[in-house]
Amino acid sequence: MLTKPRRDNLSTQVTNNLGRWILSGKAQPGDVLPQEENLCTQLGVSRTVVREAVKSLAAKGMVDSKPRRGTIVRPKQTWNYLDPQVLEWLTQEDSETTLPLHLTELRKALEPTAAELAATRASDEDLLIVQSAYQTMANNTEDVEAFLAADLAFHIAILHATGNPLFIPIANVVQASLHASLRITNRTTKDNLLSLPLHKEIATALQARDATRARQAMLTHMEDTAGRLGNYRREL
Amino acid sequence: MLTKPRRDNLSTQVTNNLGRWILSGKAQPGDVLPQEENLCTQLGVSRTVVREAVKSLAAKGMVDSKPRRGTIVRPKQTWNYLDPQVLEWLTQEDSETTLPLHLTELRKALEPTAAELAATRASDEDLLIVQSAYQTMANNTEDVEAFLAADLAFHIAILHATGNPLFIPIANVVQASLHASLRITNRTTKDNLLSLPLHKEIATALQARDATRARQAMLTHMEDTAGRLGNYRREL
DNA sequence: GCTTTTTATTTGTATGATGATATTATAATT
DNA sequence: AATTATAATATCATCATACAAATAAAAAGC
Repeated sequence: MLTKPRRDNLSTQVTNNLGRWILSGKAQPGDVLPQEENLCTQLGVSRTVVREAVKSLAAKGMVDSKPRRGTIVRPKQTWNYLDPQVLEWLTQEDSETTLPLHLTELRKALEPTAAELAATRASDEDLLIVQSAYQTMANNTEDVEAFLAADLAFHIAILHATGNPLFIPIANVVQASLHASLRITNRTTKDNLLSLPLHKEIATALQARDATRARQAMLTHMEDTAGRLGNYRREL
Repeated sequence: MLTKPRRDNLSTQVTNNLGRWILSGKAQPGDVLPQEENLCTQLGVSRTVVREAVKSLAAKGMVDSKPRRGTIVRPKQTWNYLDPQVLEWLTQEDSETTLPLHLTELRKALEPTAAELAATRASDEDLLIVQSAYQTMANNTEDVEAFLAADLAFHIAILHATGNPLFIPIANVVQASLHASLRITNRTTKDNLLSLPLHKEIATALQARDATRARQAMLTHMEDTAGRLGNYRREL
Protein backbone atom coordinates (compact mmCIF):
# COMPACT_ATOMS: atom_id res chain seq x y z
CA MET A 1 0.00 0.00 0.00
CA LEU A 2 1.51 3.23 -1.15
CA THR A 3 0.85 6.68 0.17
CA LYS A 4 0.02 8.90 -2.74
CA PRO A 5 2.67 11.45 -3.67
CA ARG A 6 -0.01 14.14 -4.05
CA ARG A 7 2.24 17.15 -3.85
CA ASP A 8 1.06 20.23 -2.02
CA ASN A 9 -0.76 22.93 -3.91
CA LEU A 10 1.15 26.02 -4.86
CA SER A 11 0.02 28.32 -2.09
CA THR A 12 1.02 25.70 0.49
CA GLN A 13 4.42 25.44 -1.14
CA VAL A 14 4.86 29.20 -1.16
CA THR A 15 3.73 29.38 2.47
CA ASN A 16 6.44 26.90 3.33
CA ASN A 17 9.04 28.82 1.37
CA LEU A 18 8.22 32.12 3.01
CA GLY A 19 7.85 30.53 6.43
CA ARG A 20 11.25 28.91 6.24
CA TRP A 21 12.68 32.12 4.84
CA ILE A 22 11.50 34.02 7.89
CA LEU A 23 12.38 31.33 10.44
CA SER A 24 15.88 31.18 8.97
CA GLY A 25 16.30 34.81 9.94
CA LYS A 26 16.88 35.96 6.39
CA ALA A 27 13.93 38.25 6.94
CA GLN A 28 14.02 39.80 10.39
CA PRO A 29 11.11 41.22 12.39
CA GLY A 30 10.39 44.68 11.06
CA ASP A 31 11.72 43.87 7.60
CA VAL A 32 9.48 44.38 4.61
CA LEU A 33 8.93 41.39 2.35
CA PRO A 34 9.33 41.93 -1.39
CA GLN A 35 6.14 43.30 -2.80
CA GLU A 36 3.55 40.97 -4.22
CA GLU A 37 4.47 41.45 -7.84
CA ASN A 38 8.16 40.82 -7.20
CA LEU A 39 7.41 37.69 -5.19
CA CYS A 40 5.29 36.51 -8.11
CA THR A 41 8.11 36.83 -10.58
CA GLN A 42 10.73 35.50 -8.15
CA LEU A 43 8.67 32.42 -7.33
CA GLY A 44 7.05 32.05 -10.71
CA VAL A 45 3.48 32.01 -9.45
CA SER A 46 0.42 34.22 -9.69
CA ARG A 47 -0.59 36.96 -7.31
CA THR A 48 -3.47 34.79 -6.16
CA VAL A 49 -1.03 32.21 -4.84
CA VAL A 50 1.30 34.72 -3.20
CA ARG A 51 -1.56 36.51 -1.51
CA GLU A 52 -3.05 33.30 -0.13
CA ALA A 53 0.33 32.26 1.20
CA VAL A 54 0.85 35.62 2.89
CA LYS A 55 -2.61 35.32 4.44
CA SER A 56 -1.62 31.96 5.89
CA LEU A 57 1.48 33.45 7.47
CA ALA A 58 -0.59 36.34 8.78
CA ALA A 59 -2.93 33.83 10.41
CA LYS A 60 0.08 32.43 12.26
CA GLY A 61 0.97 35.89 13.53
CA MET A 62 4.13 36.11 11.48
CA VAL A 63 3.43 38.93 9.03
CA ASP A 64 1.14 41.89 8.59
CA SER A 65 0.16 43.55 5.33
CA LYS A 66 -0.92 47.09 4.72
CA PRO A 67 -1.39 49.15 1.59
CA ARG A 68 1.50 51.38 0.68
CA ARG A 69 3.69 50.12 3.52
CA GLY A 70 3.93 46.53 2.34
CA THR A 71 4.06 43.24 4.21
CA ILE A 72 6.31 43.30 7.25
CA VAL A 73 7.58 40.53 9.48
CA ARG A 74 5.91 40.92 12.87
CA PRO A 75 7.87 40.81 16.14
CA LYS A 76 8.58 37.30 17.36
CA GLN A 77 6.28 37.75 20.33
CA THR A 78 3.31 37.41 18.03
CA TRP A 79 4.49 34.27 16.26
CA ASN A 80 2.49 31.15 16.99
CA TYR A 81 5.39 29.00 18.04
CA LEU A 82 3.08 26.13 18.93
CA ASP A 83 1.71 25.91 15.42
CA PRO A 84 2.76 22.61 13.84
CA GLN A 85 4.15 24.21 10.71
CA VAL A 86 6.04 26.86 12.62
CA LEU A 87 7.58 24.10 14.74
CA GLU A 88 8.50 22.24 11.59
CA TRP A 89 10.19 25.29 10.09
CA LEU A 90 11.92 25.90 13.38
CA THR A 91 13.15 22.30 13.47
CA GLN A 92 14.81 22.71 10.12
CA GLU A 93 16.72 25.72 11.36
CA ASP A 94 17.42 24.98 14.94
CA SER A 95 17.26 21.24 15.37
CA GLU A 96 20.87 20.77 16.37
CA THR A 97 20.97 23.33 19.10
CA THR A 98 18.47 24.56 21.62
CA LEU A 99 15.09 23.60 20.18
CA PRO A 100 15.00 20.09 21.67
CA LEU A 101 15.82 21.57 25.05
CA HIS A 102 13.06 24.12 24.77
CA LEU A 103 10.58 21.49 23.69
CA THR A 104 11.44 19.29 26.62
CA GLU A 105 11.24 22.22 28.99
CA LEU A 106 7.70 23.02 27.93
CA ARG A 107 6.67 19.38 28.13
CA LYS A 108 8.10 19.14 31.61
CA ALA A 109 5.98 22.09 32.65
CA LEU A 110 2.76 20.80 31.15
CA GLU A 111 2.53 17.08 30.88
CA PRO A 112 2.80 16.25 34.60
CA THR A 113 -0.18 18.50 35.21
CA ALA A 114 -1.95 16.94 32.26
CA ALA A 115 -1.40 13.51 33.74
CA GLU A 116 -2.67 14.72 37.10
CA LEU A 117 -5.84 16.11 35.57
CA ALA A 118 -6.32 13.06 33.39
CA ALA A 119 -6.18 10.79 36.41
CA THR A 120 -9.34 12.29 37.82
CA ARG A 121 -11.17 13.23 34.65
CA ALA A 122 -10.40 10.61 32.02
CA SER A 123 -13.33 8.68 30.67
CA ASP A 124 -13.09 4.92 30.52
CA GLU A 125 -12.72 5.26 26.81
CA ASP A 126 -9.79 7.65 27.27
CA LEU A 127 -8.07 5.15 29.51
CA LEU A 128 -8.63 2.45 26.95
CA ILE A 129 -6.87 4.54 24.32
CA VAL A 130 -3.93 5.17 26.65
CA GLN A 131 -3.71 1.47 27.40
CA SER A 132 -3.92 0.54 23.77
CA ALA A 133 -1.19 3.01 22.85
CA TYR A 134 1.00 1.50 25.53
CA GLN A 135 0.42 -1.97 24.14
CA THR A 136 1.39 -0.81 20.68
CA MET A 137 4.59 0.60 22.12
CA ALA A 138 5.34 -2.66 23.90
CA ASN A 139 4.76 -4.60 20.71
CA ASN A 140 7.04 -2.40 18.63
CA THR A 141 10.20 -1.88 20.61
CA GLU A 142 12.17 -3.13 17.61
CA ASP A 143 10.65 -0.65 15.18
CA VAL A 144 11.75 2.84 16.18
CA GLU A 145 9.27 4.60 13.89
CA ALA A 146 6.28 2.58 15.00
CA PHE A 147 7.32 2.91 18.62
CA LEU A 148 7.51 6.68 18.45
CA ALA A 149 4.15 6.88 16.66
CA ALA A 150 2.58 4.95 19.53
CA ASP A 151 4.48 7.08 22.01
CA LEU A 152 2.92 10.17 20.44
CA ALA A 153 -0.53 8.58 20.57
CA PHE A 154 0.04 7.78 24.25
CA HIS A 155 0.80 11.36 25.16
CA ILE A 156 -1.96 12.77 22.99
CA ALA A 157 -4.46 10.49 24.67
CA ILE A 158 -3.45 11.89 28.05
CA LEU A 159 -3.66 15.48 26.86
CA HIS A 160 -7.09 14.70 25.51
CA ALA A 161 -8.15 13.01 28.73
CA THR A 162 -7.62 16.23 30.67
CA GLY A 163 -10.95 17.38 29.26
CA ASN A 164 -9.34 20.75 28.74
CA PRO A 165 -9.15 21.55 25.03
CA LEU A 166 -6.42 24.13 25.61
CA PHE A 167 -4.02 21.29 26.32
CA ILE A 168 -4.57 19.80 22.88
CA PRO A 169 -2.16 21.99 20.89
CA ILE A 170 0.65 20.74 23.13
CA ALA A 171 0.45 17.62 21.01
CA ASN A 172 2.40 19.58 18.42
CA VAL A 173 5.17 20.09 20.92
CA VAL A 174 5.25 16.41 21.78
CA GLN A 175 5.36 15.51 18.13
CA ALA A 176 8.21 17.91 17.43
CA SER A 177 10.02 16.57 20.47
CA LEU A 178 9.73 12.96 19.36
CA HIS A 179 10.68 13.94 15.86
CA ALA A 180 13.79 15.59 17.21
CA SER A 181 14.51 12.50 19.28
CA LEU A 182 14.42 10.48 16.09
CA ARG A 183 16.54 12.81 14.02
CA ILE A 184 19.00 14.12 16.53
CA THR A 185 19.85 11.61 19.19
CA ASN A 186 20.14 8.52 17.01
CA ARG A 187 17.35 6.80 18.86
CA THR A 188 17.85 3.08 19.28
CA THR A 189 15.86 0.01 20.24
CA LYS A 190 17.54 0.19 23.61
CA ASP A 191 16.08 3.64 24.21
CA ASN A 192 12.65 2.18 23.60
CA LEU A 193 13.19 -0.55 26.17
CA LEU A 194 14.30 2.01 28.73
CA SER A 195 11.34 4.33 28.28
CA LEU A 196 8.73 1.55 28.21
CA PRO A 197 8.48 0.99 31.99
CA LEU A 198 8.20 4.74 32.53
CA HIS A 199 5.12 4.73 30.35
CA LYS A 200 3.75 1.68 32.07
CA GLU A 201 3.94 3.44 35.41
CA ILE A 202 2.02 6.39 33.98
CA ALA A 203 -0.65 4.15 32.51
CA THR A 204 -0.99 2.23 35.75
CA ALA A 205 -1.34 5.39 37.81
CA LEU A 206 -4.04 6.66 35.47
CA GLN A 207 -5.85 3.35 35.63
CA ALA A 208 -5.77 3.58 39.43
CA ARG A 209 -6.95 7.19 39.08
CA ASP A 210 -4.13 8.24 41.38
CA ALA A 211 -3.48 11.87 40.45
CA THR A 212 -0.37 12.37 42.58
CA ARG A 213 1.26 9.22 41.31
CA ALA A 214 0.36 10.03 37.72
CA ARG A 215 1.94 13.47 38.01
CA GLN A 216 5.06 11.99 39.55
CA ALA A 217 5.32 9.26 36.95
CA MET A 218 5.03 11.74 34.11
CA LEU A 219 7.58 14.01 35.75
CA THR A 220 10.00 11.09 36.02
CA HIS A 221 9.49 10.38 32.35
CA MET A 222 10.12 14.00 31.42
CA GLU A 223 13.27 14.14 33.51
CA ASP A 224 14.50 10.98 31.87
CA THR A 225 13.89 12.53 28.46
CA ALA A 226 15.68 15.71 29.45
CA GLY A 227 18.53 13.70 30.90
CA ARG A 228 19.00 11.66 27.76
CA LEU A 229 19.06 14.85 25.75
CA GLY A 230 21.70 16.25 28.09
CA ASN A 231 23.83 13.13 27.66
CA TYR A 232 23.65 13.46 23.92
CA ARG A 233 24.69 17.07 24.06
CA ARG A 234 27.59 16.24 26.30
CA GLU A 235 28.86 13.77 23.72
CA LEU A 236 29.22 16.45 21.08
CA MET B 1 -6.26 61.09 21.30
CA LEU B 2 -8.52 58.80 19.36
CA THR B 3 -7.68 55.44 17.90
CA LYS B 4 -8.85 55.37 14.35
CA PRO B 5 -11.85 53.20 13.66
CA ARG B 6 -10.08 51.70 10.63
CA ARG B 7 -12.34 48.72 10.17
CA ASP B 8 -10.87 45.36 9.28
CA ASN B 9 -10.49 44.44 5.66
CA LEU B 10 -13.04 42.12 4.12
CA SER B 11 -11.12 38.88 4.31
CA THR B 12 -10.46 39.49 7.99
CA GLN B 13 -14.16 40.09 8.54
CA VAL B 14 -15.09 36.93 6.67
CA THR B 15 -12.47 34.99 8.62
CA ASN B 16 -14.10 36.18 11.82
CA ASN B 17 -17.55 35.27 10.57
CA LEU B 18 -16.55 31.77 9.57
CA GLY B 19 -14.42 31.30 12.67
CA ARG B 20 -17.26 32.24 14.97
CA TRP B 21 -19.61 30.12 12.91
CA ILE B 22 -17.44 27.09 13.49
CA LEU B 23 -16.66 27.82 17.14
CA SER B 24 -20.39 28.20 17.78
CA GLY B 25 -20.85 24.61 16.70
CA LYS B 26 -23.15 25.49 13.84
CA ALA B 27 -20.61 23.74 11.65
CA GLN B 28 -19.36 20.58 13.28
CA PRO B 29 -16.09 18.75 12.59
CA GLY B 30 -16.58 16.71 9.44
CA ASP B 31 -19.20 19.06 8.06
CA VAL B 32 -18.68 20.60 4.66
CA LEU B 33 -18.80 24.36 4.43
CA PRO B 34 -20.94 25.87 1.67
CA GLN B 35 -18.96 25.92 -1.51
CA GLU B 36 -16.98 29.01 -2.39
CA GLU B 37 -19.49 30.41 -4.83
CA ASN B 38 -22.36 30.09 -2.38
CA LEU B 39 -20.36 31.72 0.37
CA CYS B 40 -19.67 34.57 -2.03
CA THR B 41 -23.34 35.24 -2.68
CA GLN B 42 -24.33 34.65 0.96
CA LEU B 43 -21.70 37.07 2.25
CA GLY B 44 -21.77 39.44 -0.69
CA VAL B 45 -18.05 39.31 -1.38
CA SER B 46 -15.80 38.07 -4.13
CA ARG B 47 -14.25 34.66 -4.38
CA THR B 48 -10.85 36.16 -3.67
CA VAL B 49 -12.01 37.27 -0.24
CA VAL B 50 -13.68 33.99 0.61
CA ARG B 51 -10.66 31.99 -0.44
CA GLU B 52 -8.26 34.13 1.57
CA ALA B 53 -10.47 33.79 4.62
CA VAL B 54 -10.63 30.03 4.24
CA LYS B 55 -6.85 29.93 3.91
CA SER B 56 -6.56 31.79 7.20
CA LEU B 57 -8.77 29.24 8.93
CA ALA B 58 -6.78 26.44 7.33
CA ALA B 59 -3.62 27.99 8.76
CA LYS B 60 -5.20 27.72 12.21
CA GLY B 61 -5.90 24.04 11.63
CA MET B 62 -9.64 24.48 11.52
CA VAL B 63 -10.56 23.56 7.94
CA ASP B 64 -9.19 21.68 4.99
CA SER B 65 -10.08 22.21 1.34
CA LYS B 66 -9.97 19.76 -1.53
CA PRO B 67 -11.31 19.91 -5.06
CA ARG B 68 -14.62 18.21 -5.56
CA ARG B 69 -15.01 17.31 -1.88
CA GLY B 70 -15.15 20.92 -0.68
CA THR B 71 -13.94 22.53 2.52
CA ILE B 72 -14.55 20.50 5.66
CA VAL B 73 -14.22 21.41 9.31
CA ARG B 74 -11.26 19.49 10.72
CA PRO B 75 -11.47 17.53 13.98
CA LYS B 76 -11.03 19.69 17.06
CA GLN B 77 -7.71 18.04 17.87
CA THR B 78 -6.11 19.99 15.06
CA TRP B 79 -7.50 23.40 16.05
CA ASN B 80 -4.95 25.88 17.32
CA TYR B 81 -6.72 26.67 20.56
CA LEU B 82 -3.87 28.90 21.68
CA ASP B 83 -4.25 31.19 18.69
CA PRO B 84 -5.42 34.61 19.85
CA GLN B 85 -8.30 34.77 17.41
CA VAL B 86 -9.46 31.27 18.20
CA LEU B 87 -9.44 32.17 21.88
CA GLU B 88 -11.44 35.28 21.10
CA TRP B 89 -14.03 33.33 19.16
CA LEU B 90 -14.12 30.79 21.95
CA THR B 91 -14.65 33.53 24.51
CA GLN B 92 -17.70 34.76 22.70
CA GLU B 93 -19.23 31.32 22.82
CA ASP B 94 -18.07 29.88 26.04
CA SER B 95 -17.22 32.76 28.31
CA GLU B 96 -19.88 32.08 30.90
CA THR B 97 -19.08 28.47 31.45
CA THR B 98 -15.91 26.49 31.46
CA LEU B 99 -13.45 28.55 29.44
CA PRO B 100 -12.19 30.67 32.35
CA LEU B 101 -11.56 27.50 34.31
CA HIS B 102 -9.64 25.94 31.46
CA LEU B 103 -7.58 29.07 30.98
CA THR B 104 -6.65 29.18 34.64
CA GLU B 105 -5.82 25.50 34.63
CA LEU B 106 -3.33 25.94 31.83
CA ARG B 107 -1.81 28.98 33.46
CA LYS B 108 -1.41 27.08 36.70
CA ALA B 109 0.48 24.39 34.87
CA LEU B 110 2.80 26.74 33.03
CA GLU B 111 3.42 29.99 34.75
CA PRO B 112 5.01 28.64 37.93
CA THR B 113 7.58 26.88 35.77
CA ALA B 114 8.00 30.03 33.72
CA ALA B 115 8.71 31.99 36.89
CA GLU B 116 11.19 29.35 38.01
CA LEU B 117 13.06 29.50 34.72
CA ALA B 118 12.92 33.28 34.61
CA ALA B 119 14.51 33.50 38.04
CA THR B 120 17.72 31.95 36.76
CA ARG B 121 17.72 33.18 33.18
CA ALA B 122 16.22 36.65 33.11
CA SER B 123 18.44 39.41 31.85
CA ASP B 124 18.72 42.57 33.91
CA GLU B 125 16.62 44.25 31.28
CA ASP B 126 13.93 41.58 31.64
CA LEU B 127 13.81 42.18 35.38
CA LEU B 128 13.50 45.89 34.78
CA ILE B 129 10.46 45.32 32.62
CA VAL B 130 8.87 43.11 35.26
CA GLN B 131 9.57 45.72 37.89
CA SER B 132 8.19 48.50 35.75
CA ALA B 133 5.02 46.54 35.03
CA TYR B 134 4.56 46.01 38.74
CA GLN B 135 4.94 49.72 39.37
CA THR B 136 2.32 50.49 36.76
CA MET B 137 -0.02 48.06 38.47
CA ALA B 138 0.61 49.67 41.83
CA ASN B 139 -0.07 53.11 40.39
CA ASN B 140 -3.35 52.08 38.78
CA THR B 141 -5.29 50.10 41.34
CA GLU B 142 -8.21 52.47 40.82
CA ASP B 143 -8.35 51.96 37.06
CA VAL B 144 -9.37 48.38 36.37
CA GLU B 145 -8.50 48.52 32.68
CA ALA B 146 -5.07 50.04 33.18
CA PHE B 147 -4.37 47.64 36.01
CA LEU B 148 -5.16 44.60 33.92
CA ALA B 149 -3.07 45.90 31.03
CA ALA B 150 -0.08 46.18 33.36
CA ASP B 151 -0.92 42.78 34.82
CA LEU B 152 -0.72 41.32 31.33
CA ALA B 153 2.60 43.07 30.70
CA PHE B 154 3.90 41.64 33.98
CA HIS B 155 3.14 38.07 33.03
CA ILE B 156 4.35 38.49 29.46
CA ALA B 157 7.65 39.84 30.73
CA ILE B 158 8.12 36.71 32.81
CA LEU B 159 7.23 34.42 29.94
CA HIS B 160 9.72 36.29 27.83
CA ALA B 161 12.38 36.11 30.52
CA THR B 162 12.35 32.31 30.38
CA GLY B 163 14.45 32.62 27.25
CA ASN B 164 12.31 29.86 25.79
CA PRO B 165 10.31 31.17 22.82
CA LEU B 166 7.81 28.32 23.10
CA PHE B 167 6.44 29.95 26.24
CA ILE B 168 5.56 33.11 24.35
CA PRO B 169 2.21 32.02 22.89
CA ILE B 170 0.97 31.45 26.43
CA ALA B 171 0.64 35.21 26.55
CA ASN B 172 -2.55 34.70 24.55
CA VAL B 173 -3.91 32.52 27.31
CA VAL B 174 -3.04 35.09 29.95
CA GLN B 175 -4.69 37.81 27.91
CA ALA B 176 -7.86 35.78 27.42
CA SER B 177 -7.85 34.96 31.13
CA LEU B 178 -7.58 38.60 32.18
CA HIS B 179 -10.17 39.55 29.61
CA ALA B 180 -12.51 36.98 31.09
CA SER B 181 -11.74 38.31 34.56
CA LEU B 182 -12.84 41.72 33.36
CA ARG B 183 -15.97 40.60 31.60
CA ILE B 184 -17.18 37.80 33.76
CA THR B 185 -16.34 38.26 37.40
CA ASN B 186 -17.13 41.95 37.68
CA ARG B 187 -13.59 42.81 38.65
CA THR B 188 -13.32 45.59 41.19
CA THR B 189 -10.69 47.90 42.64
CA LYS B 190 -10.63 45.67 45.67
CA ASP B 191 -9.55 42.71 43.55
CA ASN B 192 -6.62 44.77 42.35
CA LEU B 193 -5.54 45.55 45.90
CA LEU B 194 -5.71 41.89 46.80
CA SER B 195 -3.64 40.66 43.87
CA LEU B 196 -1.00 43.37 44.14
CA PRO B 197 1.05 41.82 46.99
CA LEU B 198 1.01 38.48 45.20
CA HIS B 199 2.70 40.12 42.26
CA LYS B 200 5.12 41.91 44.50
CA GLU B 201 6.25 38.63 45.97
CA ILE B 202 6.85 37.24 42.49
CA ALA B 203 8.84 40.28 41.45
CA THR B 204 10.90 40.16 44.61
CA ALA B 205 11.70 36.49 44.18
CA LEU B 206 12.80 37.11 40.60
CA GLN B 207 14.94 40.02 41.68
CA ALA B 208 16.57 37.76 44.25
CA ARG B 209 16.93 35.13 41.52
CA ASP B 210 15.37 32.63 43.85
CA ALA B 211 13.85 30.03 41.54
CA THR B 212 12.04 28.00 44.17
CA ARG B 213 10.49 31.04 45.75
CA ALA B 214 9.50 32.45 42.36
CA ARG B 215 7.75 29.22 41.44
CA GLN B 216 5.95 29.14 44.77
CA ALA B 217 4.91 32.77 44.53
CA MET B 218 3.51 32.30 41.07
CA LEU B 219 1.69 29.16 42.16
CA THR B 220 0.11 31.06 45.03
CA HIS B 221 -1.02 33.72 42.60
CA MET B 222 -2.52 31.12 40.28
CA GLU B 223 -4.35 29.42 43.11
CA ASP B 224 -5.73 32.73 44.23
CA THR B 225 -6.98 33.40 40.71
CA ALA B 226 -8.53 29.96 40.50
CA GLY B 227 -10.09 30.42 43.92
CA ARG B 228 -11.66 33.73 43.03
CA LEU B 229 -13.10 32.18 39.90
CA GLY B 230 -14.51 29.37 42.01
CA ASN B 231 -16.16 31.86 44.37
CA TYR B 232 -17.76 33.62 41.46
CA ARG B 233 -19.10 30.41 40.06
CA ARG B 234 -20.51 29.41 43.42
CA GLU B 235 -22.47 32.65 43.52
CA LEU B 236 -24.35 31.82 40.33
C1' DG C 1 -17.84 -8.78 -8.28
C1' DC C 2 -13.79 -6.22 -9.40
C1' DT C 3 -11.01 -2.97 -11.99
C1' DT C 4 -10.65 0.62 -15.22
C1' DT C 5 -12.34 4.51 -17.58
C1' DT C 6 -15.15 8.36 -18.01
C1' DT C 7 -17.65 12.27 -16.29
C1' DA C 8 -18.97 16.01 -13.37
C1' DT C 9 -18.07 19.00 -9.58
C1' DT C 10 -15.25 21.69 -6.80
C1' DT C 11 -11.18 23.91 -5.61
C1' DG C 12 -6.73 25.71 -7.65
C1' DT C 13 -4.35 29.11 -10.55
C1' DA C 14 -3.78 32.97 -13.69
C1' DT C 15 -4.71 37.61 -15.29
C1' DG C 16 -6.41 42.31 -15.79
C1' DA C 17 -8.88 46.04 -13.99
C1' DT C 18 -10.37 49.02 -10.37
C1' DG C 19 -10.77 50.57 -5.40
C1' DA C 20 -8.99 51.80 -0.83
C1' DT C 21 -5.39 53.34 2.10
C1' DA C 22 -1.15 54.69 4.25
C1' DT C 23 2.98 57.11 3.37
C1' DT C 24 5.37 60.73 1.34
C1' DA C 25 5.72 65.04 -0.76
C1' DT C 26 3.91 69.48 -1.56
C1' DA C 27 1.43 73.54 -0.65
C1' DA C 28 -1.02 76.54 2.35
C1' DT C 29 -1.51 78.69 6.69
C1' DT C 30 -0.25 80.56 10.97
C1' DA D 1 10.06 78.69 10.59
C1' DA D 2 6.91 75.58 12.17
C1' DT D 3 2.65 73.60 11.69
C1' DT D 4 -1.18 72.06 9.41
C1' DA D 5 -3.82 70.93 5.42
C1' DT D 6 -3.86 69.09 0.84
C1' DA D 7 -2.41 66.31 -3.01
C1' DA D 8 0.31 62.71 -5.21
C1' DT D 9 1.69 57.96 -5.34
C1' DA D 10 2.90 53.34 -4.27
C1' DT D 11 1.06 49.26 -2.41
C1' DC D 12 -2.14 46.12 -0.91
C1' DA D 13 -7.40 44.96 -1.30
C1' DT D 14 -11.15 43.58 -3.99
C1' DC D 15 -13.68 42.20 -8.00
C1' DA D 16 -14.66 39.61 -12.22
C1' DT D 17 -13.63 36.14 -15.48
C1' DA D 18 -11.44 32.28 -17.55
C1' DC D 19 -9.26 28.04 -17.56
C1' DA D 20 -6.61 24.13 -15.24
C1' DA D 21 -6.19 20.38 -12.06
C1' DA D 22 -7.75 17.20 -8.75
C1' DT D 23 -11.05 14.29 -6.88
C1' DA D 24 -15.33 11.72 -5.95
C1' DA D 25 -18.93 9.50 -8.19
C1' DA D 26 -20.78 7.12 -11.99
C1' DA D 27 -20.27 4.25 -15.97
C1' DA D 28 -18.03 0.89 -18.61
C1' DG D 29 -15.43 -3.07 -19.28
C1' DC D 30 -13.64 -7.43 -17.80
